[in-house]
Amino acid sequence: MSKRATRTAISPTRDENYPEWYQQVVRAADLAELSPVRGCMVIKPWGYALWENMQRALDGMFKATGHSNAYFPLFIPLRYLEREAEHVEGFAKECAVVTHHRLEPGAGGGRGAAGEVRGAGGVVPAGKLDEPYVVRPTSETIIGEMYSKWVQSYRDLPILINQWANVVRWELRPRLFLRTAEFLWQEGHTVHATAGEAHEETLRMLGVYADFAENHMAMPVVRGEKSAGERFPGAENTYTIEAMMQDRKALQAGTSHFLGQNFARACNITFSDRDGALAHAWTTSWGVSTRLVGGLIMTHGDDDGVVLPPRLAPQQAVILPIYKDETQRNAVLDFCRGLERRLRDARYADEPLRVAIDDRDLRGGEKNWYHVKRGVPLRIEVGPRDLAAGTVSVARRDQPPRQRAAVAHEQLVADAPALLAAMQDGMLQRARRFLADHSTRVSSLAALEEYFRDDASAGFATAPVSAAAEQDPAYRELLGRLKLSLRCIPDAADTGTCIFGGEAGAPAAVIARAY
RNA sequence: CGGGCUGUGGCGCAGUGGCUAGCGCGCUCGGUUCGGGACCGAGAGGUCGGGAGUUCAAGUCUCCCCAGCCCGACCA
Repeated sequence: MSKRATRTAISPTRDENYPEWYQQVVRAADLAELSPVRGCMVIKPWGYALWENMQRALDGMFKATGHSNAYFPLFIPLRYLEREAEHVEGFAKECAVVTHHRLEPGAGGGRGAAGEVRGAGGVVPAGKLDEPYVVRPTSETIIGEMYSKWVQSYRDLPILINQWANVVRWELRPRLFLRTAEFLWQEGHTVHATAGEAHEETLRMLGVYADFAENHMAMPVVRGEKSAGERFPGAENTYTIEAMMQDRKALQAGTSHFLGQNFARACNITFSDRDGALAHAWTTSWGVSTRLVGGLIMTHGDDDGVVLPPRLAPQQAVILPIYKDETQRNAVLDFCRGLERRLRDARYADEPLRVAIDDRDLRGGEKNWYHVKRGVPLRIEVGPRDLAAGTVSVARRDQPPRQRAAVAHEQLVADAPALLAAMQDGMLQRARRFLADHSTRVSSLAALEEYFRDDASAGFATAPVSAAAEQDPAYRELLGRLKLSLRCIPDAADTGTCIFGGEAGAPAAVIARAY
């Protein structure tokens, strides 16, 4: 394209066109692509490996907090969903519904009405179901149904179960990882004997999410409670972690819900307490999804592609052999294999280093950029000169792509874990600074409007907003016009005068544009 | 579900009704290069979204259909 010195691997750059940059990064890093099925994506090996690393870490944290995995059906009888009024209303507009269970030869004999070729035999749905099934948009009702059978005594409680699954929410505005009709997630569903215990669980899992986001993804988050208008359909309280992307928009990265007794009533989850009295149980649910992959990209990615935090990178280091002829190749590769072994014996974050040699028959430069775009933390070049000098040439993904340092190879092996740790920490610090630099407090409507007037600087604004404001037409008009939403209330005790209605004691809410 | 736009090799595009439909990237092969997103040469790959029509002649004009994209309401 243009001059070498200014050329970036991703075009356009973040500044030029952020949404397009995002799409190009996902493509360049080979994370995922859209499928022939509208609204659904194919997660490719590199993207899926990232998700697997997230899963592994989260799964360990769930187990460590006493949860077990189980699996519930993909199909939910329609009448289950109807049991909780707010719940069904909340999801009604985005449900895939299964109405038939068989295919039969169609009347057109292989051609549709418009003459289009149909599937192999020209088949049509048949065997209409008496009651349709909904493809789960979430599993509260089907899991609740089972819990109602499992729970009889206070001695059966708590139940602490998590499920790794796919869910479908019929979205027709796909954005890879951020919003697709089908996505992968985990959903925790717990049952407790008391409100206090359930509430404690809700906040505990919010804490797990925040911990994961910050310490594994290096993605700082704002924790808080959702306002009534943003609550999960059927929940008493919804808590969220909100992250700031590099376009300063908020991404809801995880939610944890205190469901009160709403679903226990809807699903008839009752138990005899210590006094022999029959009571409805208290439930929670909490989830994070493959959306986190999108959050990771938009938190750390740069104009050369993805930048992966070492703890989640499918490969933490890649060794790139450099040679001209067969003699050199043998010597260099031999050395690389030894280096690979020694690096794998090193440990970072309680795991062996994930190292690979890339010996594909590609041009060196092309190969190097391939790994830059995919975000591999360390690129280690090994050529004949290195062999002679006892060094390797090390490039860090958190530094400019052409910058590299000659390091004695024994020193690299010794320092690699610390190097990865420093990168992980540096990424978190940088992201924290970004969040802090683009957050502000405002105490008037005028100040709020002023803050969001310049799209290039606005981020998170915190302002007192009363519960009543969400019903206020002026509130709706302003937030609608500025495309803002209430992200969360970080601390209910932090209050002031509502910038909309002027009520005293209104909790401070984070207001931002959001994904 | 309302408004606007677009369908031409894998991707991105060009193509005043007229000869064998081109270009860039990518791909394959050969060579020259080699601490680097190389260069030269040769090659593979398209029933121009589908159907009907107008015409001596349609990628190009008309009609219908289909698909996708963008903008509005919802969303992990």
